[in-house]
Amino acid sequence: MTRSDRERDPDRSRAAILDAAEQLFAEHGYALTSLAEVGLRAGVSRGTPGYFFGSKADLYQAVLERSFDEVRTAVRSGRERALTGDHTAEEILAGAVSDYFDFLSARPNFVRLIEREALGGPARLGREDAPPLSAGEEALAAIAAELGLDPAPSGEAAQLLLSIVSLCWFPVVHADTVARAVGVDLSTPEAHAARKQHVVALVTGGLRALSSIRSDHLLQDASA
Amino acid sequence: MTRSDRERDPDRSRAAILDAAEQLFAEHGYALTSLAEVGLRAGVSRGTPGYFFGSKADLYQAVLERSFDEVRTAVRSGRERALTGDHTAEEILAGAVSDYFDFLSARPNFVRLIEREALGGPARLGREDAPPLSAGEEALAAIAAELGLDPAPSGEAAQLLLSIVSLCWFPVVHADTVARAVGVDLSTPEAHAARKQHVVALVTGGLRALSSIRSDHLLQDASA
DNA sequence: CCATACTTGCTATCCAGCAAGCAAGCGAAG
DNA sequence: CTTCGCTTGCTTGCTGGATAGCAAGTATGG
Repeated sequence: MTRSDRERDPDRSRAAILDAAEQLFAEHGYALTSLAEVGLRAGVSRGTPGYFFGSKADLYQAVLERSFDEVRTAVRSGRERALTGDHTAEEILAGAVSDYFDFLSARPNFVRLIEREALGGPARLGREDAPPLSAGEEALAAIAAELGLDPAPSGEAAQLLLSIVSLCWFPVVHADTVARAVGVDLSTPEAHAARKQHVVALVTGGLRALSSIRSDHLLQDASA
Repeated sequence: MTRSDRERDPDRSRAAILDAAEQLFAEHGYALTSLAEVGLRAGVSRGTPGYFFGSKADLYQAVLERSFDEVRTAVRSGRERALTGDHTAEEILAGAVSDYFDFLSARPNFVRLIEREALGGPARLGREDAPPLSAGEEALAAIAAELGLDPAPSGEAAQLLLSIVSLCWFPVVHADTVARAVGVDLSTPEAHAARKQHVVALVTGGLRALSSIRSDHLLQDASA
């Protein structure tokens, strides 16, 4: 072993505290997580989280920022990967939806943190949501360009993107509540895959429907 | 006035406490809501919530149960209304989705309570979710019968129903976080209506896609 | 006058933040 | 090379504020 666990190592401690805090904030929420618990899980003492991060609120902020950074870089690399090779627009959409579904499923901590934030976190986040917001804008521009949809805010592309996010997001949070209540099992990998397949089918089908609706409108406009 | 506000009236007090608690639990969550706050908002003293409901946990439970009851009766009456008159399956589906979208939008407290519950409420709800679960089963049976889909758990009807719930649910929670991040405005009634229209179009379009996929499978099966 | 509807005082618990202390590396003076 | 002293990592004791729940008190109406 390169270093004993007993040695002093601030980087290691910071990372361990961030990991512990992310897990506990995601699991129990801000109010129900004590700094003592964070220290315990991180293998440091009661006071160390406060020592490194100043206050509980600052620690929470640091957790959020680290999550956002991870997500942003992941979204970037995923997008690059999606555009390699030549595929039809529908294939690209299907692949992106599938990837995003897996992406969120693999990051329940992130999803839960944002969820709690949406419900009104510690203090209402009035600050700029720059990191995730920019990721959203990137995704919006990409989907609009790729599918030939209106890229305006609240336009077709934004609506479709929000639908995709809704469909991929919801099962992560509600596997044991709503999904169970409406009779969808999500506990096994197979069930998970089946859900993903349904979502992809719904979105690609919906894209066709949007196109045809737009065609209808064009026809109506032409005939008027 | 039939009764002075100063008179003793346990029913009135109980209802006021439930209203106040529902609002505060939905807004700030269980942990950040104190019984003193509930009493203050309900116009009673600090100790009255405890007097009527025993403990904070019991009060929370009572709030949830009242919400579930309301929702269940609302779902029943909405379903009856949907089946009056003769419409195509697609029209019925579109109407139901539209109604459900409005239904959830009009009940943010309910949505937020369930959301917090899904994130792991006060104590993990290991108890039976009988009320909402039965409402989900009713909806599942109805949608399967009406659209001629497979009513089995995790079958087509269940998947579609979960998608509908996802799409209608998400904007209520994430109007200021994710929706804003992907460029969808939901702040005005018009924007809200536009979102609803998109959801309805997506679901009805998705239904057609599901049908055609099933046809494909049938054709494949037949040709095999 | 008594049961019931409330209120108020009290206490035990929890926890965030601070402040003081201990210990481990580390560079420089001797 | 070694020891002295400073910086930094980390721990522990303490305090003040919040709050749930209980117990004792007060008031109101039948």
